[in-house]
Amino acid sequence: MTDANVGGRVTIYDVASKAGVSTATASKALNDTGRMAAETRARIRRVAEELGFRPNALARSLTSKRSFTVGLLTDDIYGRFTLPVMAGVSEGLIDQGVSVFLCSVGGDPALARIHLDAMLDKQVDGIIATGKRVDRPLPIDFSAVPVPVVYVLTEGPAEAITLVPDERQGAREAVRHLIQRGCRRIAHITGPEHFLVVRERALSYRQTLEAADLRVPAADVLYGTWSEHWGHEAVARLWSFDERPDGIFCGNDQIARGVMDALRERGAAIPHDVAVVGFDNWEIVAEETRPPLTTIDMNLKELGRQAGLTLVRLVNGEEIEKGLLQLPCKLVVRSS
Amino acid sequence: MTDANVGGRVTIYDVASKAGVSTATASKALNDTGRMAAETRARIRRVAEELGFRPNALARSLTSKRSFTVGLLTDDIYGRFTLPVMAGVSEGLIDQGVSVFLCSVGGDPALARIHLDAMLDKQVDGIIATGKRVDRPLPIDFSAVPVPVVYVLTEGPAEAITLVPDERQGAREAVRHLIQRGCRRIAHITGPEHFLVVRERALSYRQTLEAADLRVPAADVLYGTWSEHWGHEAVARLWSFDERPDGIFCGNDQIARGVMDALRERGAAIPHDVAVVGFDNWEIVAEETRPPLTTIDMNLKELGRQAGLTLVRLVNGEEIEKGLLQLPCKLVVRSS
DNA sequence: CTGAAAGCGCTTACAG
DNA sequence: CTGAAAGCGCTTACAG
Repeated sequence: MTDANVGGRVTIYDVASKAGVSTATASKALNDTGRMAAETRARIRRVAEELGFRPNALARSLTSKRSFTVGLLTDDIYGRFTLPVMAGVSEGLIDQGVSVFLCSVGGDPALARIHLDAMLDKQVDGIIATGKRVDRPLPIDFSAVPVPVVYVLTEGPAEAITLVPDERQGAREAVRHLIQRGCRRIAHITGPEHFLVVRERALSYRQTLEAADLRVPAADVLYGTWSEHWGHEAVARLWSFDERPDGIFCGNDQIARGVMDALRERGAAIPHDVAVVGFDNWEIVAEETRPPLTTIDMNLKELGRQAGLTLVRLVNGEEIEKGLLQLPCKLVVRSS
Repeated sequence: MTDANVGGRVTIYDVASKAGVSTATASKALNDTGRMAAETRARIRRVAEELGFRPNALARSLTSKRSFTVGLLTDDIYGRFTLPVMAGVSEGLIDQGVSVFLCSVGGDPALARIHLDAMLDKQVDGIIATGKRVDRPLPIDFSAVPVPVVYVLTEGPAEAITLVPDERQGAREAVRHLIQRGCRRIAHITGPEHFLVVRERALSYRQTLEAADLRVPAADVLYGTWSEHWGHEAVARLWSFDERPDGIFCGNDQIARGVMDALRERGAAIPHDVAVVGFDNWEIVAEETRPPLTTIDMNLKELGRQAGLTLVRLVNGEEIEKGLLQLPCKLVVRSS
């Protein structure tokens, strides 16, 4: 038996010829479309299997107008936030045979344009725009893009579909956890106030305390930087007051680490004297603190998965409500 | 003036028709192939520009047998090592119009197979396999893959092209830096001995000391885990000996952070009493230590860029020497 | 139930 | 110098 084509991969023509049918029939058999004798269909499939036939997705896309490909643009390839998002997108879409183009464009509009055009030339079915801050847009405008766009963890236009973690709910879970542990004087040490998430979390912190009839402590919210150093320093500041907190809700896990270091240096037992809750569940930090850190997980992978699934629904022409979609965060209880 | 096709994107047919030539001529004009009157070429290009013509890459690939697409498989989407690699690949290839499919497969061979097949169906021109450990292969065998494969930061078969950082050179730079600073009793606190990089760095550490006629200290190499905690503990162990080191080369930046915390607690001034060098240049750690950490950067982005360029050369049929390619690391001097 | 024909949007020999 | 034709590998009406 000789192959019909020389050195090439096996095509639907090879399958059809070996099965003694036309390529049209072979196509229908393999795609389970049209009507034909069950026996014919089975035979064609058997032959395809034997030959190891894999359809050329490019050729298929040319007629079907679907490439089963989406583009993922990010301005933050190094950051740890968008990575789980990407993994979630990829994981959520592979079941549907969709592959993901990745590109990181930093803050460069020209580079973003080039990458976006390259993807559109390759006929992506849709675009996912993702970043590291929910209150900053990517350096490029997607409004003229001829395919659906979904925004994740970045600022999208008002009429777009944007997926973000539910920051308020996350902060509420954190503070409630501290209250349930018996804390009555709960402080909040967090990042720079110009971050939207910082303001959201701080607002929710206050509301949760008030809802529990707990007085907001004198020091209230301490804004600073996203660093261990700031956590350290903020504790020094808090400890200069008479009334010291018995619980600290931190704006991220790095701050929490600095806070815990400082508490240990002051001889405060964690969580006995002061309980600490972080934010991010950045495992490499949260599992390394002494004791391991209780914190809030933003479910970023799930966020990515939902974004991918939503995008595919848009591609399929489904009507989906526009606007901001906030997905719940999850408290991860460790020992702090 | 009316568009020839309804609601669709503009095709080469539209360009040809508006320019009053055949699609063959239009194609040649736009691709700068064939011979034709300069005026004709210019006119066709002008029309294409006016119409905003962007060639459909799928259609082009179908004839040209080049998709200008490569697949990137990783087992480590969360890790910070493969991410710069990916960014480098993407950055290195965009100039040639090549887009990158990303997929993370964890350790799952079945998932890897599915992703790989999906990419091959989409006619990727080549594959980059990347991971988090140079001494562990991905959970899938690429030997039957019909396109070139390049391995980066993962174990590939002997006859393959594999790119990794030059661990020995990196370690040498670190130790030499300490020697130049005047350190004479240099210890090495590092990760688990079953990591190849740990053994490579330790070997290079010893060779460099010997080459400088410096005695390897009693404690020699301390193997442990990749954690701050271990750095902390290792210092305690070293400080139990009579002769204490005046320089410490750490196997990674996290260990270095633990070491520095421990030194500070013991009242040792950094770098005056004890100088510290890390490994990885994980900026989020290295810039946060007190003082900021001098460390070794593995140039991972450049590694990725080289991998991408190498892959494209293979795709173009160039002959490239097989085997392990080690790219140099770089000392980043901060204040420790 | 099955096949011939046309077409997706390009490119590439081959004629003229 | 330019164009008609064939082809890349599929799918999709349309006939029969």
